[in-house]
Amino acid sequence: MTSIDDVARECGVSTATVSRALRGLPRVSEDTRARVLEAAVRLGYTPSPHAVGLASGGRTRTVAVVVPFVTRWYFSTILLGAERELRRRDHDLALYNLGGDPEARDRVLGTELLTKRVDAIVIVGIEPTATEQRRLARPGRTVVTVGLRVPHWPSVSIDDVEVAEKAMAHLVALGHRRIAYVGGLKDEGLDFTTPRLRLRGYRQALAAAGLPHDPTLEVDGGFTSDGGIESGHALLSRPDRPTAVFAASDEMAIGVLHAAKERGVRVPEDLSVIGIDDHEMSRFMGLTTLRQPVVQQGQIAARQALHLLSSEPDDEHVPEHVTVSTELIVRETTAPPSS
Amino acid sequence: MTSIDDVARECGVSTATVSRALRGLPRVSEDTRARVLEAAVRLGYTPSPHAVGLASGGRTRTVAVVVPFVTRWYFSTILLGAERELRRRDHDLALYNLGGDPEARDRVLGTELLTKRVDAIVIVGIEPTATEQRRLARPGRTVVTVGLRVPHWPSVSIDDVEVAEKAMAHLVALGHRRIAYVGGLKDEGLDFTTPRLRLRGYRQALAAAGLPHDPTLEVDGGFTSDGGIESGHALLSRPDRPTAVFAASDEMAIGVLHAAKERGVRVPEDLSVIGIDDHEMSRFMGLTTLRQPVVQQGQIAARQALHLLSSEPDDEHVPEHVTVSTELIVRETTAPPSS
DNA sequence: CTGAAAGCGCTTACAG
DNA sequence: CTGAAAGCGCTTACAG
Repeated sequence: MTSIDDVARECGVSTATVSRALRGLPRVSEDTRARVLEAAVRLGYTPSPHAVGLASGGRTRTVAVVVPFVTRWYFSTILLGAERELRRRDHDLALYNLGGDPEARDRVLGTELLTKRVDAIVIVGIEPTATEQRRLARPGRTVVTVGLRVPHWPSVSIDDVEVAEKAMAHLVALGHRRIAYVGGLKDEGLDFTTPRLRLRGYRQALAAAGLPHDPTLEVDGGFTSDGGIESGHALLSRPDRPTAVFAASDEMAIGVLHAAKERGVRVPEDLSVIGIDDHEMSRFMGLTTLRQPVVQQGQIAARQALHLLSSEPDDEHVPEHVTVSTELIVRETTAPPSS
Repeated sequence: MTSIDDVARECGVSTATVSRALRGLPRVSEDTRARVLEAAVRLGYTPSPHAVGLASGGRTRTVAVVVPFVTRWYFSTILLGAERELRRRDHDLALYNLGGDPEARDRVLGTELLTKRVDAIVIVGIEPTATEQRRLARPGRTVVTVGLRVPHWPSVSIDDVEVAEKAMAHLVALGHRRIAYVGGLKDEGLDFTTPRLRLRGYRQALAAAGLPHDPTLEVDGGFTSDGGIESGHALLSRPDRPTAVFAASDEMAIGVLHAAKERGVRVPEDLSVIGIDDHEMSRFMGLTTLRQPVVQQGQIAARQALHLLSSEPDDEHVPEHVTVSTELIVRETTAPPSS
């Protein structure tokens, strides 16, 4: 590997001068700068990130993004937005996928590891425990969350209670009175606030509409399509089955649609289904849903992290909670109840 | 940040001893090691990766994974497999998403940048040009490809010609004689070998079955669902429309199904459709497809990269091309032609 | 505008 | 078993 010394020798100048010339710093003659640049390119020189990091105060120029499940549409799309923004500002994105594994979680969030290998951490869709928060929040540590809020950290998310209320409002306006909720109640070893908030929105909407609350109509779909199928079957096999299902994610809603098809329950004639996300597959299923801007949330989170990194450590940074808005997309899976 | 000096001072030993104790090296008394360990934990000490990297020969313990489109199922699933394996061996995964942007491609593959920031590079689904190959292949550089082969680098992939032949064989065995191909012919500014090979498999299968080759039956679906919809409409609006469509990916196949539905073309009665991948959504669509093991391919690629890194530079490493096998999954979108 | 020198936080022979 | 010292490849005051 060619080092800064090689370039310096080649040009007959000191390493200090090479360093300045290459970084576009002032106090280098144009002539010298040109020669250095030329030699650097010719020799194929790139600074060693380790040396740069060590010499200039430890910045790694990499931001960790921690997600629970990379392959799910929401998370990979957040990644897309964050990566693009980070790359633009010449930072690397280090991917940490927890995969529902408590051990992985512990290794990532429960140690100091993360805090030295990266400059900042973006946590997506996982609620750190109090202990984890304390560990991550060391002074100078930059943490941003996506999809949920933690008091002292900046965040970006939708309003989970409101989005659920909007979905319910659509169903209620259509005339439905017996509406089931498919969400995620168990936490798979991770902690999510999202399911809790959406469930709350569901219940509040029920109350607001003067509809009775039947706890047996709240089922766990684990935020997966498979979970949606199971939930769908459980709900549709009941004698007093609901006329509509509100699923807290499109993936679960798609599962419910599948279960309905398997049982010969017609949608939307016999059953209305609504989801949340506007997953890329939703329009193929004709699914009515609440769209949320996901790429944008990833981008905003990256920007927040980068902003904190560039600001002075003792700037009084009021944590900024950004709430992006959702939009009802009516397609073919919702209609007035037939009975 | 607490440094190795703090720990050394705390224990009244030298930094060399702390270094040895913490890394489990021999020639440290058990008593000393215990004291050092305790102090390190108590002080919350973690080695600075920059210092470690600089002092011990530049290893960054991070592997770059370069993908063209993070959000597509195939790529995010490769990521899942690779991340898990890398994490297990205490490496970071740095994500590089090209996003169909030629500029991004140039920045990533066309410079030395990548080669110093990471120890190894895993390139997924993109064929580097000759120039890029030369630049990436500097001595000591470890590059592994997924989904395609490059002569001097290890790789893991399915047999793209064979998988296409298998899909076609299924259709031919069902009695279809007029079969269209929906693939990706234009390259979106990136280079993919996959579409080319699958197209070749399609043509070879046609020849093997003694079927005529009609070039107008080969259309470009761009490997997206939207492309699949367009292709579907184009194909189904013809007076001499095909009785079956072989799509080179499930995402495109799903698009074709959607187009058929929009036009009132019944599947499989009026049209058979087969894809490749076994995308997580495919079973909800009842799509017949050729399943490929994707998580496993990501894992193998990571393992190959790590293996090369740990072996001696002048080991004569014959590049190992791993081919994983595919499996026909028959569901409800394929049947004998009705006419 | 340019260079000599110290320092970033570790690891690694080399002595002892 | 342990320590003093050099060195990894840069950046950064400080002189000049």
